[in-house]
Amino acid sequence: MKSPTLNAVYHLLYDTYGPQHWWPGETPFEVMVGAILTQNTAWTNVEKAIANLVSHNRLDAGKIVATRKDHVANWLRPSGYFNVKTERLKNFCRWYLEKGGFRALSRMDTAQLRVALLSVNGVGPETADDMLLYAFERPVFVIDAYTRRLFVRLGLFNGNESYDTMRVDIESILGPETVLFNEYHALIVRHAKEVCRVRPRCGNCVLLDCCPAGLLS
DNA sequence: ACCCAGGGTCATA
DNA sequence: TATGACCATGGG
Repeated sequence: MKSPTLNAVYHLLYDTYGPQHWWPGETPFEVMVGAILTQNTAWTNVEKAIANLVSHNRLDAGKIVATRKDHVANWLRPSGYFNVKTERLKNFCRWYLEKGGFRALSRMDTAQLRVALLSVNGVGPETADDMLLYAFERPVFVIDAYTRRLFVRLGLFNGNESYDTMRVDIESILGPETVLFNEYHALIVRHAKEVCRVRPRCGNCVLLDCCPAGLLS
């Protein structure tokens, strides 16, 4: 690992932005639904879809499984890819019920649970890890597009590493700290949304490298 | 009008 | 294994 270290980056982000209070969602199930709906999608759009589910009293695995596809698709419409996401959400809910729900799943160890989540069509590595970290509170480091971009720009990775290579490397360096992983990922996302005040969208800012307020993209 | 957004699957070489 | 097509809405 080159400088700055993972810990230094974390503290810089935390000192700049403070605690982020993630994941946005009232229950573990809502967190998991959000993880699927936010695939390659802005969170503001996901909020609308979840609000639709709530307003129709359908934020429930059994109800989602029992509801006609075209109805679910209409509620998911604002989150984009609504036909794909309807299939994925129904797949996930069917699996979730088969496995006995959250309490039953919570009894699995992290490695088993990760494999089980990945067996659901529509749940890939990042979605599974969002669920593991933010719904099941397991010490799993989420690698999303922002994380990869930031760590590559910082020189910590080449950019050709696999998802799991990056995840395991970072996990072994930081140690199995759920609360730290939670805040770190949230801070990376928060930071990515900040606009560079010097040259917006320049794409070259890395932490304090370019922007006076410590904002980089 | 264009670009991007808290990815994943499937078909093809 | 490694690309590419595809999915689709909403905000800047």
